[in-house]
Order: sequence, then structure tokens, then C-alpha cells
Amino acid sequence: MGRGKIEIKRIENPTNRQVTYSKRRSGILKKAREIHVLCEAQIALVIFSSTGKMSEYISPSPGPSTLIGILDKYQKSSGKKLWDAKHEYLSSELDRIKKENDSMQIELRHLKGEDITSLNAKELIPIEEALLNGLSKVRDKKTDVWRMMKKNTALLEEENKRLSYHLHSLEIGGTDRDMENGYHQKGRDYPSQMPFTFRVQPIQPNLQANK
Amino acid sequence: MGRGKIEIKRIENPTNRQVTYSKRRSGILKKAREIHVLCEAQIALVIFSSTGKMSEYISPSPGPSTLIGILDKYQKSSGKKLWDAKHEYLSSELDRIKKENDSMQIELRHLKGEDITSLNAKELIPIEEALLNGLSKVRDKKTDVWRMMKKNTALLEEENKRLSYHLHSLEIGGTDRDMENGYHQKGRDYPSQMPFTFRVQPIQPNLQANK
DNA sequence: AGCTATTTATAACG
DNA sequence: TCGTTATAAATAGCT
Repeated sequence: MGRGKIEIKRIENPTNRQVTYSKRRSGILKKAREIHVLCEAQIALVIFSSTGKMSEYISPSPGPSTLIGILDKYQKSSGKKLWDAKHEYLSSELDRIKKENDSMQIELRHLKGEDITSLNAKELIPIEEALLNGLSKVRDKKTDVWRMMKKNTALLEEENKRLSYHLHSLEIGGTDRDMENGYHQKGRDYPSQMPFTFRVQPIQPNLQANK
Repeated sequence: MGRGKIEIKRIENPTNRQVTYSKRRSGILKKAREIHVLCEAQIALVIFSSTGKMSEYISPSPGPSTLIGILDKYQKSSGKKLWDAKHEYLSSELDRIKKENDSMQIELRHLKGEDITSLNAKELIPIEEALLNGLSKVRDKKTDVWRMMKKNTALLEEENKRLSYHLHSLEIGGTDRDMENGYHQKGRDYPSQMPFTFRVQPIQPNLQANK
């Protein structure tokens, strides 16, 4: 229902997908309200967008938490346990994550050179390789950063020089009208004794595209 | 949408209400499936007719009980409690461990030189230091292992020589009583062409004191 | 259940 | 995100 027919399959264009989500979400929420009102149905509807934003429609009814009431009925109707199963689910999740945690911890410690007393040569080699690999990548990145800083510094120094020159010529030929009080001092064209950090933050791409 | 417009209010005629319920229920279930597929939304929908008959659509996803997963997220998003205190403890543990997990994962990735694009010089330095530190420890350990192997080899060779000599003197002077059948061959006193591994496991402390 | 006349929902576009 | 509009889809009233 729209200008064109669409297949029911994942919408690839993210913008489009978001727009469609938004429209259809309000559509389905409306339908939920309507079926509740028209047909005295009890309904619980919870949606999460792909970005994690929640919307809900829980048909209103006297009790305190309608959703719990509905879920209780759901348990009875479906035969599926929710409350007990929830417990089991959490426990198993916890176990799973703890295991993941442990293995990561071991890997981390090994990379830091801890707990390696019991390792043999065969086990030490991949660790050393991982370290070398990481080191080279980190150093590459450091080099990049350093280059960027250097470039930045050069640009700033040049700009400084230009400004100094400009200022100087104004001092000589123009009125002092443009110079604000106190800020202007004679002979102020030192180049770069100041440590870099105090001057300007380096230009740095802070790409956070992913996530 | 139909032959006539209807007000959204309780349908008084029970037959009519039932028919409308039936049609709209299938409509809303379809919409639920569609929004899941089109927009990658997670959705949980439970409806009870006025006669108590249940219908549901729970968007499929890998885990065991998707509904529980959705309700869990619902809880977090809405702040409403669905499960009791017992479960809350497990939940909070799970959260805590997940966070720990995440930070370890980040640390690990950084040590492996991954996801470092957005780091600045100040952040890179401790990583490099950790890598260097780990590397030196791992290499020390490797050296230890190597020394131990060498020592071990030397000891074994000596022992070998001693045994060979013993054997030899028995062959010459003594009876063959001690030599079991087939196992004893003449001229068997090669020293150590065999690769180390096939002879004896190196002496190694296998300290697993922690955990 | 089917069948349409209609109303609704919404895809594409601005 | 919001509004518009052409068109697809849902469905109310009947059979």
C-alpha cells in the first residue's frame, strides 16, 4: 500500500528502513489500540527498532500491571514457562558469559606476560606473534598520529608567522584601532618555544562510524 | 477500510465483533511479521480474544526464548519490573559481567592493534608499553624454556651414554639373562640423532595454583 | 468462508 | 522529521 508495491524482505537502505519502521510502527500500534477497543481483546505489543528504541502498546485493564497479567495468561495458554524459564535463561547466560570472560582474561594475562610460567614453547610462540603484530600496528598508528601532529604544527607555525607579519605591518602603517587593550604587545612574534600541547589540539579524525 | 466507515468503539453485536476480531487479528499478525522482516525490528505480540483464545507473534531470533529476551529488554527500557528480586540479582550480575566483558574485549582488541583508529597519542602509549612489557616477559619465559630443554637434553644424553656403556659391558662380560627377547640389538649405542620430542617430555613445573 | 466497495495504510517523493 | 499523494492493502458489510 503505497506508491509502489514492495516485497516483504529486509529494506537495505537504512534511511528508508528507518522511515518505514516509523510509519509501520505507528500503524501497528494504532491497529493494536483498535482491536482492543473494537473487540474487547487484551493485547500486549512490544517492539524494538533495530537501533534499540522501544515502543509498546499494552491494552489497559483494571489491575496493577496488565502486562504481567497478560504474560501469566500467556504461560497458561502456551504451556511455556516464562518465570522459571527466565531463571534458567539467566543462569545459562551467566555461565556462558563467565566462560567467555575467563578465556578472555587468560588471553589478556598471557599477552601481558602474566601466568605464563606453565606454558611451553609451542604455546608461547603464538602469544609472541600476537604481541609483535599488535606492537607493529600500534606503532604504525603512533607514527600516523605523530605525522599528523607535525603537519599541524607546521601549519600553525606558518599561520603564526603570517599573523605576526600582518600585525607588524598594521603597527607600522595603520592606526591602533583594531588592537584591543592589553592583548597587544610589542615585539610579540616568538615562533614556537611553547610546547605544542598548549597551543592547539591536533587535528585528528575521530571516526566513530561503526557501532 | 471497508464498505462503510466504523467508529472505533466496542462493537455491540457479538457475532460481528468476533468476525471483526478474527479479521483484524490476522491483519495485525501479518503487520507484525512484516515490520520484523522489513525493518529488522524485534517484536512480541500477544493477543487474547474476548473469549480467551490466545494468538501470538514473537519475532524469531537465535536465542532460546526470544520472548524472554524481549521482555528483558522491555524491563530495561521501561524501568518496569517484570521479574522478582531473585531474578534481579542474576540480571544485575549478568549486566556487571557483560560490562567487564566489554572492557576486556576493548583492551584485547587494542593490544591486538584493532580498533585503534580513533585513539590519540596519549592513549597509544600505554598500549605500546603493555605490549613491550608482555613481549619481554614472554621472551624471558621462552629463553627459560629453551635453557631447560637444553639442560634436559644434556642430562638425557649423559644418561644415554651411561646406559649404553653399561649395556656394552654386560654384552661383553656377563650372561644375556637380563636382556629380554627381541629388544636387544647389537651395536645399539647411537647418541642423539632422534628429535628431542620423541624421547622425553621436558621437566616443567606445571603450576596451576590460581583458580 | 468469499466477495467487493470503501476506507486505511503507506511507499515514494519533496 | 513532516507533509502530500498515488497506490497497495485491509477490511466492513454482505452473502
